[in-house]
Amino acid sequence: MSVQLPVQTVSRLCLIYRVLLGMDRETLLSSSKLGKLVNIPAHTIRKDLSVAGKLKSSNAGYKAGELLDFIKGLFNFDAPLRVCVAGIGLLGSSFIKNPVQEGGQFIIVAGFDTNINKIEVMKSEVPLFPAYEMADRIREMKIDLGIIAVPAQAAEITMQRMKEGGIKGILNFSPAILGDKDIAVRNVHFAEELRFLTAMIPDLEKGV
Amino acid sequence: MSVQLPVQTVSRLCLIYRVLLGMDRETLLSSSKLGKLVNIPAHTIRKDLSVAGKLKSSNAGYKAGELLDFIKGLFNFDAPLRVCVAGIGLLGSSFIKNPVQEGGQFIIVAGFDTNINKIEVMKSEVPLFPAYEMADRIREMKIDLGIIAVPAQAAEITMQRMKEGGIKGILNFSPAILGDKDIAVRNVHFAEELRFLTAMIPDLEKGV
DNA sequence: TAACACTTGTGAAATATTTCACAACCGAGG
DNA sequence: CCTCGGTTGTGAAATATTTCACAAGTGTTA
Repeated sequence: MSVQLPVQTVSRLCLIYRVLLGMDRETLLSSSKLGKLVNIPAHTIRKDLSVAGKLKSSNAGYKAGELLDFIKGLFNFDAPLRVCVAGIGLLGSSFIKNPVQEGGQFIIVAGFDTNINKIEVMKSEVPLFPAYEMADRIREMKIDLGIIAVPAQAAEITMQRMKEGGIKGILNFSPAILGDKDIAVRNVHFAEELRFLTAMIPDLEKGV
Repeated sequence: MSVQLPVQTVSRLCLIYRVLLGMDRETLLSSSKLGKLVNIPAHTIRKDLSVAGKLKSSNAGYKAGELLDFIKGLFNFDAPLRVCVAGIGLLGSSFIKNPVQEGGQFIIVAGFDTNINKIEVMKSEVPLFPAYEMADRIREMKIDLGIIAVPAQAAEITMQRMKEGGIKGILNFSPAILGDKDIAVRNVHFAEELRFLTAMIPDLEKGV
């Protein structure tokens, strides 16, 4: 909290958190057992926990529940966050229809789309609104995070509307590359993940 | 090629490649203009190109087309790769219905699902097969890469089938964490991206 | 109690990566 | 031809991150 952890450490702790969520709280895990589950060397895990200001533990490893609570407390993962989705296409609606579980940490509370027809036709637990209402709705619903799943050319304006509503973080799935000095933005691009993957395979003998 | 580039450098070059794809080949880009487009400091870009064994250039920056070709050659991005998708749910079918463009680098050539009904009912340009045929089809269709979009409990077996078919790399969207010493695997998990995002926002005042 | 087998936690060493600073280059405009 | 403004390329310095090695703790068994 006080010290800013290395980015990579944060990322690994999130990964560990994820596997702990799906595990009995009583399970006893040594750093090496845990390491095998997440593909991280045991000493790296120990170091991460060490710099994060680990909890007292002892021989015989960490108890899953305690470790979970430790990471939860470290990053304030207890408080649920309100999330909205902009763009109700195939991807956007998959977030709305299969809401992420993850211990109730994220609650999808609204969807937005420019296409009014789509909003009216689609059945959904989550309320849907036209895009131009975005800033106001975000403000009045106290939404914390936004998922952008709109086409590239609409990405920038969508981000602006979200900022205007006072959102704290954005996960951007559009092909546009977004960034901002005031709020946290993370770009995710499927084709690029594929491309990165292939770039990392040294001897990929390409077909046809 | 001969020297293994730093992972981060590879990742940044892929990002740059992406913006170059959507740009006129004649555009002239200085390292700082480029930097603004991708949110990377100019000196980092220059360093990346330098260690990658840059092309001759001069003052007045890089020409988009040349830079594109350079990166393309560096990672062999010319040759198209054959990709399959396992799991035809909302996410899986979004890959099949909205095939990624990306200069024709990736071609989705097959889909798999355990649910035979779904395979028969769904209309799609891309041929669909039952999951148990996966290894054989991958082999006979010379498929290079696999996208896993199945539920967690089916992820491991899916990876095994893909390996058996001789696949070179896997992009895993299931909640399971996969890894393998023989082939490249990349795990992508939406909720975790959200979580990482929030963990990186230092003063996130959480609502309700 | 003593010895063993297992573990964690962490300073210090080793690497990896980013940042800096600056020489060298180029074109334009006197 | 010289200077100015803008640019790249890169060794070296500064940081960041990972790996190592090992002291120290604990439970078990004899």
